[in-house]
Amino acid sequence: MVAREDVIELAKRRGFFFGANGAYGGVAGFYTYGPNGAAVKDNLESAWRDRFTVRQGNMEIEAPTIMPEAVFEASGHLDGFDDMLVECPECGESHRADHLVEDDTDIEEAESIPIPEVEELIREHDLRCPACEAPLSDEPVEEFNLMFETSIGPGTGQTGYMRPETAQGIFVEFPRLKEYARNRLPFGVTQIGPAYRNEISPRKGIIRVREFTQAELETFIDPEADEPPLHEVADVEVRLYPATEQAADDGEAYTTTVGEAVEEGVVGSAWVGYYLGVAQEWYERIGVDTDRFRFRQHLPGELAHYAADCWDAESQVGAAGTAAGSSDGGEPRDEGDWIEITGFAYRSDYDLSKHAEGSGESFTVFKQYDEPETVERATVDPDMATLGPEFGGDAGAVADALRTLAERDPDAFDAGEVEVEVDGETHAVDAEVANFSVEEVTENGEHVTPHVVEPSFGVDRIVYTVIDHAYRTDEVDGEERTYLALDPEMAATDAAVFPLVSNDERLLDLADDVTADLRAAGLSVEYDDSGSIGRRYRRQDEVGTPFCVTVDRDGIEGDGPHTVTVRERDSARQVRVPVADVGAEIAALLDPEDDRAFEALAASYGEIETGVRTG
RNA sequence: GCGCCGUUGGUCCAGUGGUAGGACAUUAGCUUCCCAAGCUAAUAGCCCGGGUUCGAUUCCCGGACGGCGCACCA
Repeated sequence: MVAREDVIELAKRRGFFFGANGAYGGVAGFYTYGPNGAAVKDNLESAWRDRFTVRQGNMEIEAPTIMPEAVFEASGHLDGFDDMLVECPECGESHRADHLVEDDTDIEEAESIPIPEVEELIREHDLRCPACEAPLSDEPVEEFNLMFETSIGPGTGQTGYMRPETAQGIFVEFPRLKEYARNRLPFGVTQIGPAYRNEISPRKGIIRVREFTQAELETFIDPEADEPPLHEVADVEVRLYPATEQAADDGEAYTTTVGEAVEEGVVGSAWVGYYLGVAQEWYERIGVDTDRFRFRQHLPGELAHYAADCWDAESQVGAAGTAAGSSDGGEPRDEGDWIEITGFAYRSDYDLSKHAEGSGESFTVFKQYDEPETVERATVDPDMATLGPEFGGDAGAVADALRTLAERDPDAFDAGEVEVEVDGETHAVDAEVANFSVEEVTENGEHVTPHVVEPSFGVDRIVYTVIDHAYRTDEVDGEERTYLALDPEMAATDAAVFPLVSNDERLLDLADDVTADLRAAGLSVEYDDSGSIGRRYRRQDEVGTPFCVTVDRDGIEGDGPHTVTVRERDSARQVRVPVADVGAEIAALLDPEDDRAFEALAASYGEIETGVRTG
C-alpha cells in the first residue's frame, strides 16, 4: 500500500519533509525539507536545469521574490485576486459579492465599490443566495487575496507582493534579457525559485502549500516565423487526456505520439507539443511512473487569464498497491489522486504586451528583413513656433493628433486647412504649418512582440511524485522491507559504506579510507557501523540509497589487492570489486549518461552468491 | 472560511479526573563475517490557552495543526 499517510510517515521519520515551525504549533501550508528531502529536491532541480536550461541552450536568471505593485497591476494578478466573496449562512456556498450586486441592480463594475458599500447594497436589495435563497443581508463580504502583501521600506512605504509565479520576474526583465539573447528570437529564459500563494486552505501535505518552488521556462518566439524542432520528439509516446475526452461520458486518456497529436491538432500548438515530448522524456528519466502519468488539457472554463491553450502534466499519487513487478502486484490498485505537476501554456503576447502598456517600455524585438523594404509614408513636421503661440498648452497634443491623422488619412492634408480633435475640442491648422509630406522610407525590419510558450514545473509536487512512485515493499530473505526505488540521479545519498563488523580495526580503517575515497570522487556518502549489517542495509534502502559498499575480512585476507562488496538496492545482489576501482565504478553506475548497469559490473568482476533473495 | 473527525516519546499506537504504557526507531555496551537476530542499559511524550476541580493528558470552551467533505486553486 502506498497510501499518502505511508509516504508522509516515511517523509517525517526519515527527513524528507515535514510541517515547518512545529515547535510553535506550525502554520498551515509551510514545509521544511529535511536532509534527505533537500538533497532529492536539489537533485531534481539539477536534472531540470540540465534538461531545460543547459541542453536547450537557454539562459537562467534569478529575480527577486518581492516585486512592486505595478508589476502585478500590469500582469493582471491584482485584479484576479481581489475577489469579494460572501458566504451563504445556510448552504455554505461562496459567491462573488460584486457579481450578485451586478446581477440584481443596474450597477456595473461593482468590483470597484468599497466593501462596506457592497454590504450595504446587499442589505438594501435583500440579495439572496443563488443556490438556496437564504438571505445574505447580515453576512460579511470578505476580500480574497491570494498574493502575500508586504510593504517595502519604512513607514507606509511602497506596497509589494511576494511573487505568485516566478514567470513575472522573467517577463519584466525582458527588455534587458533580449539584449543578452542578442535580439534574436527564439530564445528561452529559465528560473528556479520560490513562489507564494496565500492559499485559503492548504491541503494534502506538501502538495498544496503557500510557499513552493517553481521551475519555469519562458520561451520567446516569433509567432510568424519560429517553429519548434518537433522532429526531436515526434516519436515520443505520450498519454493524452484532451478536453473532448474529459467531456465525453465514456471518454478516457489514450496513448499517441507527440508527432501525431500535433499533426491531428489534438495539441493545438506545435510548441506546446514539443515541450510535452521533452518533458515526457524528462519525467521518465527522474523516475515518474508512466502508468501513473498523463497530460490533461484544460477545459475551456479552466483556462487562466493569459492562456490560449494549456495542458497539465498530472501524476497519480496516493494509489494503493505497488508498482508492477513486485510480489503483491496481483491486488487491484486503488485510484489515487491526480495532481497537477506541470502546466504547459501558450501565453501568446499577453504578458509582454501588458508590461509594455504598464511600464511604457518597449517589450519588442526588432526583426530585420532579409532585404530592406521601401515604402511611402505620409508624415508631418509641424511648425511648433506657430502652433505654440496659437494653442498654448495644447500645442503638443495638436502636433500628436496631426501625426496620427497623417498616418490614418493622408488625403485630409490636400485641403488648405485640416481639423484635429484634442480633448473633444476641434482645432483647425493650416496645412502649411503642418508641413505635410509623403516620403519614401526604407524599412529595415519591424518590431515584434514575441509570444511566450511556458512549461511551468511545480518542483515540490514532482518531488512528492518521485518519492510516491518509488515507494515499494517486498521481502528480503523472508523479512518484509520498505524501500525507495529512486533513480540513482535522484537519491539523496549515492552510496553507503559499512565495515561488516565493528570489532576488527582493519575493517574500520579500510571503511574509513573507502569513505574518504568515494567522497573525494564527488559522491555523497553515508558511513555507518552501527547495528547489524542487515539493519544498516534496510536503513539505506528506506531512503533510497542505490548502492552499499561493505568492507569484509574476505576482502583483505587474500593475496591480491583488497576488495569490497557492492550491493545493489533493489535486488540485494552483490559484486566484489577491488578497492582501487570502487569509486570509478560507482560513479559510472550513477552517471545518467552512462547506461552501464549493475549487470555489467557483475559480469566484469563476478557476482557473489549470497543466497539473499528479494521479491 | 464552513461542517465532521482527530492530536499521547523520533514514528505508529494503547490508556487514565490523582501527570502515563507498548511496539518500532535511536544511543552506549556485549555479541556478530552479509540482510530489520539476541542480551544489558539509556534517551525521549500527554498540541496551546482559558474554564470546572483539591488536582485536568483525561471533562467543557476557544485556538493551532492534521484528515475528509464544501468552497477556493487566477
